[in-house]
Amino acid sequence: MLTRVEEKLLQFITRFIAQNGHAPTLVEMGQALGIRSKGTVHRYVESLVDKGHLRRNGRGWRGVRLTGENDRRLTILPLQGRIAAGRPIEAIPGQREVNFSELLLGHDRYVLEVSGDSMIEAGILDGDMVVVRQADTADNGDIVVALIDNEEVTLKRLRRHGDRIELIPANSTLASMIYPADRVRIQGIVVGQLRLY
Amino acid sequence: MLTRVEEKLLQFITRFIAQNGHAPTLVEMGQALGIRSKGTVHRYVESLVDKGHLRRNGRGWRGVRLTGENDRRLTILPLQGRIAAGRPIEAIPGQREVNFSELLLGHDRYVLEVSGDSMIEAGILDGDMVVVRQADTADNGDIVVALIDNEEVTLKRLRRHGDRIELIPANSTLASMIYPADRVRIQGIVVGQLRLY
DNA sequence: CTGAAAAGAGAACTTTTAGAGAACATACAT
DNA sequence: ATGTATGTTCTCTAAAAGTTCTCTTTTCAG
Repeated sequence: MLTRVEEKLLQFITRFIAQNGHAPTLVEMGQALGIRSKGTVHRYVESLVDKGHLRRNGRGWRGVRLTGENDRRLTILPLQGRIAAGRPIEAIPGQREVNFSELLLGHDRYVLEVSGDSMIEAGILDGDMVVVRQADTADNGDIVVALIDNEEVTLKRLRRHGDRIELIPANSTLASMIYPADRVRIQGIVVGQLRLY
Repeated sequence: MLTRVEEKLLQFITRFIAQNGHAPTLVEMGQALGIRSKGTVHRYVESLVDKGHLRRNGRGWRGVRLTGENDRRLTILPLQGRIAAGRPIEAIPGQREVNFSELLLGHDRYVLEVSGDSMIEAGILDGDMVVVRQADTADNGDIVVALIDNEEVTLKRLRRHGDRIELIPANSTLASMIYPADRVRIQGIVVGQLRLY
């Protein structure tokens, strides 16, 4: 169980190592946390080592490593930075976090595995999973799970034209389908997409 | 059997942990319930522990956890079925589940936001997030975070040619880059990709 | 109505977390 | 080898959080 400052420090060290290939010094950690005392920072590092989140790498400078047995926060991942071709990882100010539980784990969410290439140009590939929020209405532009004629279910982008509904694939080799509104029932809105390698 | 206030408190704690990743303090609980006395709140927490709905996690601050069933639900999403254009949702036999904590939330995982289109044909778009597992080696075909000349960081697919390393973008308008192995350091392997709408 | 259970206030106390900084030890560059 | 940056070990202080009490009020079944 980490305290707030320990958590912040561990995140900082993780990001620092990802960016620079080696650990920060105590003073650098202190600057990142707004602590002026090396001794205090040292106590936090010791605590993280004790708790198994860090490992000593000899006793030289910058001598800590990230290590194995770790029970990181259950549902929150640190958003460490932005990566672009040809640039160093850009730290994101304000320590943003990705909270899976809030975004994906509501009671009305479920996951579907996508089969087929009809949404490939929206970056949804065959085999990906989409997180769907149960809903019976949607806005223009939403990617929806739609039931057509109580028979077929499909994943498409939605556009309304008066009393007609256009279901637009994201694949230039496929054509849109247009139906009267009463033949289409919205079953859910895609709120996330997930792929595992 | 829980009293009314105990019920409200348990709901609050569950929601709080889902949102914040850690338990609230007594004062925070009190604010949520409209109770000004820490002592009173403490009595309810004790009662919930006694009745088995909460568990103590050491004796530090924010040191309570949910017990078994409540806890596990937070990181597991039901995988409902497979969706394909023109077919009903196909139920998947055996009620598969997607366990986020296992796949994405290891200690050595972190998230980067992707900027740029260099991996667009692999379904990784500008603004997506990738989950990276810290690693210093990778296999052919892995998508890696690579540090070049200790300066540039880039996200590319890896291929080794003897002592040379080819970094292949997934964008037909961009060319591969080939470097001697000693100029490239692998920083991590992409193990997942995530997009939020 | 009456008594027990539930609910709340708050005082007094202990423990944990947090930060500062001094003093000293060790590692690194030159 | 030597100076400086860095790491280690302390002590002191304080704020925040948890714990243990006692007291009062409210609710509700019998």
